Amino acid sequence: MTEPNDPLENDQERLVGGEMLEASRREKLRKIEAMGIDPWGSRFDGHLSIGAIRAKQSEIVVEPAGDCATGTPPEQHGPKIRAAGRIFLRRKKGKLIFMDIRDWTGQIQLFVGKNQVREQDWELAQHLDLGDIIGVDGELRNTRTGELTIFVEQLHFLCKSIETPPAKHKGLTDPELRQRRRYLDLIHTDGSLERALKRTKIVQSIRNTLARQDFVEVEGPTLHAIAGGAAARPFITHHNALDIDLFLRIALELHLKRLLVGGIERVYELGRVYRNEGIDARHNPEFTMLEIYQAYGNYETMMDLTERIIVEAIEATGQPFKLAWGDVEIDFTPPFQRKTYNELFAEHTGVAADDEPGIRALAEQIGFAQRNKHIDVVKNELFEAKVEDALKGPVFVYDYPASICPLTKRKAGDPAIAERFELFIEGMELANAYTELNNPDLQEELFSRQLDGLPEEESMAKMDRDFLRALRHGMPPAGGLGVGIDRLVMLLTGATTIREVILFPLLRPEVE
RNA sequence: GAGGCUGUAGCUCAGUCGGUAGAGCAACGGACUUUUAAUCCGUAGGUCUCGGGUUCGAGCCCCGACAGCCUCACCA
Repeated sequence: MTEPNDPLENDQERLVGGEMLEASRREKLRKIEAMGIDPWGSRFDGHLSIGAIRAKQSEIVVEPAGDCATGTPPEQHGPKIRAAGRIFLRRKKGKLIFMDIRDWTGQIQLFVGKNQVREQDWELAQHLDLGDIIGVDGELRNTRTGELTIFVEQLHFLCKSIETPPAKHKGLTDPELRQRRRYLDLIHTDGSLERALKRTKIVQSIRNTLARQDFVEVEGPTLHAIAGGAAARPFITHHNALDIDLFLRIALELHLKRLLVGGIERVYELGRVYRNEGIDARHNPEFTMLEIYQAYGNYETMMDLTERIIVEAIEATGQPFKLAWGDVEIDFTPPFQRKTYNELFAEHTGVAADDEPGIRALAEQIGFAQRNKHIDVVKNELFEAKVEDALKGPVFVYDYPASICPLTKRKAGDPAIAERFELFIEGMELANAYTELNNPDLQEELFSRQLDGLPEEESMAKMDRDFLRALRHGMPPAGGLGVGIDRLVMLLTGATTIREVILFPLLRPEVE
């Protein structure tokens, strides 16, 4: 004889671990079906978000009477409401069941009493598991202990969960599992869902900021015949019908500039780029880049815009300007500091920016191989080693040595200086901007120079002849800006790794 | 690419000197009509990541592989 209540005994073969947990849930699914209820639910209209329901607490009316003698609590009348959510906690207490359900606005307690609901609902309640999604109709009141609670009058089954959820309070802690099973992470890790939603708010705010300044959003191609616009190794793919190899884009730049030529005077794209490089706390092979071009602007125009984008994003997410990040505090109160490259170089190395012997001596002392390197290259290596990490910021570093910025317009009256800035925060490069080079002959010369002697995949910029043709038709003088959106979101959400702000970061495939 | 750390039940974690596998949550059975990490009694659940080796004996020691994390390197 089999024990009908024990799913274990129904199968000949022995169930192990998770199989047993799943069998128990499938058994309940079967029982729900047997009650004539669809275990996968259907349209459910008219419910309020749990956040909105919690806001109705003030509508609960408490009768003044009560009975002090018998300890009977004062009678309450609350609004009748309908809610829906996933069962997150469940406490059975005899003929009572307390449950906490969650939606994306919050969590609230349910009270289900055997004598307070229909017989069928009580039976249904016996077949509920953690993780199931239900809807309820009921009255919003407080329990004796003051917990805001929906006293359920009618239950609606909306979706069965076949898998066991993680431990109810610790949730998922293994970073690998949190990334692979982001859906569980969003449900069970405090702050995970909030961070994901905050990211969309930040992105929305950026679009609003740009729209207010008459910028137009476009969508450039992600499949490129020539992967240009940045120095990075591309992913290679193949188009079958055309029988050509294509590259996933590594930057947005060259097509946006073509649009500048085409007369879209304020243009931007906020989209994914792909770089076939290493993975670490600040790099994911696909990441989100914002590139903005403004005709008749220059790098100073872009500096103001950068600051505005960030400040408005902070305001849009309802945050103060002083934000915790890891164990430091970053002060985004505008205006951000603005310092020249040379100024910072001298400040952090103790060597004047034009003191060539001093710079070479310092490089020697640190042990940098100099060989025949140009003084600006040596200087920049020192800058990256000594200055960048020390830049807590936010600080705009501007006026770079021209020789290390070949694709940037020179400063009027000082050809040794390139009109470029980078925004640094906590040693991290957050934005990079130029007064764009629009001289087609110079651009072609620089392309060629960079290609010489470099393996193609390492070349800084690939010769894009159509882009040069576009420049020859005339690109208005312009400011151009690139912002790493993932890094910005990291800073504005307190995340110290890029994988916390990318919902599905690249991982090696799960082994079966 | 180099080094370090980690991998034990569905989840979170213990596991001593090398002696044959433990807890909490989740699950199953039972008690309980205002609980809230509910509580109490009972039951079941294991390819100790994988493959070798040493040993009478390996979760533990050695070698290798796989995966993740950290540091460094690389990185418009």
